Amino acid sequence: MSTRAEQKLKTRQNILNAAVKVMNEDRGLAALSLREVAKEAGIAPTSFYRHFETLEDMGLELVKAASAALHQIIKDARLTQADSQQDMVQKVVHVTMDHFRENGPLIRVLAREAMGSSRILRRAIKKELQLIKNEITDLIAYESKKHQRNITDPELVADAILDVMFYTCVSAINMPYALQKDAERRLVHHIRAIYIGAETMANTLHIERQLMLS
Amino acid sequence: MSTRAEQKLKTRQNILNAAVKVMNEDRGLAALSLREVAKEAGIAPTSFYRHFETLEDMGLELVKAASAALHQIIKDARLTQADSQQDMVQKVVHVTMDHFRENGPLIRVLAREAMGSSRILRRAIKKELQLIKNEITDLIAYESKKHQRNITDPELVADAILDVMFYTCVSAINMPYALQKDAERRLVHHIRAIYIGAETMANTLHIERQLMLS
DNA sequence: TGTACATCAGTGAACGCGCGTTCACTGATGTAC
DNA sequence: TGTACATCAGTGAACGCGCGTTCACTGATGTAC
Repeated sequence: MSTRAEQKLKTRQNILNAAVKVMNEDRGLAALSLREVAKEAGIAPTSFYRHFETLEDMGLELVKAASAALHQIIKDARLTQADSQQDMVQKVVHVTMDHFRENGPLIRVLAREAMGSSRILRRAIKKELQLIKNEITDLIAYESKKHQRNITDPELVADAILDVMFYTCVSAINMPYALQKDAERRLVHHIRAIYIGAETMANTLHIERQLMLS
Repeated sequence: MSTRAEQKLKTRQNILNAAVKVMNEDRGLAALSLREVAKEAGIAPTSFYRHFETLEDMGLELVKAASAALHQIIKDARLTQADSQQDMVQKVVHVTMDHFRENGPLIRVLAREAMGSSRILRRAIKKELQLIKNEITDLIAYESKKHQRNITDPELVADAILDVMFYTCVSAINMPYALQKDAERRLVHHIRAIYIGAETMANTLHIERQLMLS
């Protein structure tokens, strides 16, 4: 790759990093200014246009990057091995929170803009989260089958788990370590509750059907 | 009350309404301008200062109002009567979503600013949500006792339910009716799963303890 | 009730400031021969 | 390798605009007597 193109990519990354940095001082994309991002990235305001058309355009790139980080979490979660299902939940939560800690700033951008000002960004994020949800659904269905356990509706369970996990992790990022551990503990409880609840409901339904048949 | 004071209150309310209106065109408080709110409220920009010191100050008032709306939901939920516990969950969810539909714009402001730009607002919201959580905890503990059922930890359950309910309702507000009904159905499932899960865990714990004692 | 004065919600002009965007430009890098 | 030209990432001046905030003001409402 030529030096010029390399340099351009580098500058582009500087801009993205600068944006994430500024946004993690608790600012939404809508509260950013192009000049501010450019200054943080160490370029002239006008140079921004060599890389992105608008701040929103740049925002879409951030969403892409955050989404990639989330997919990586699922990938790691798939590789997690545990003796029991209880351990499984605990380990997956731990792995997930590690990732959140590592890519926290980026993922927080995703969470913030999921309720943010730009319709385009919100749609893009919704679409990415749907893909994540599908992956979780698959994972749950696979695990259920492996342990030969019933579950009412993997998609609904995935939905609930994603909601709880996402918002717990995001709000936990800024906490001191002790509180993070506490959040983790609560999250394990929530997920286990959702999981066991869905199983219990499936079994009840199963029994009810049997009773109706007999 | 004198006419002048009445008029002032009315103008004040106009400002708050204007702010909520503008913010529900998908704008965070940080993305508002004082002049814009004043224009929407039908007053001169300078008149804003007769009522609030800053936009943030005004934001705190909006949080207060939204919080009051949430407390009203709990109040109504307490009054809900049902034949079975399953009906109970369903009815409470329905009542809650009705309220969210009614006070949607105000509550969305709360949800948005919970992850918004102002540290002061975020703290205020966190504090209000904590109060709500306590009320839900009480409600769950009361209902459990009434039906003579065990539950592991009402506070954790309240936490999970509040998270799931809050974010589902907020994201459901803008949906068409059919999708709202779907969201409602999923929410019922989630809450029931959490609830039953917590009960199952409590019972398992109970049985385990008995086994250890014998 | 009438009069004289106080209060104060709302106003409009004016300010300096940071904003997004345009434009013609520079000069290092890349390419053709 | 050397030369002549093309590309294009980054620049700095300039623009018009909406912003928050100040200030002295207006005139309707309220109050004291």
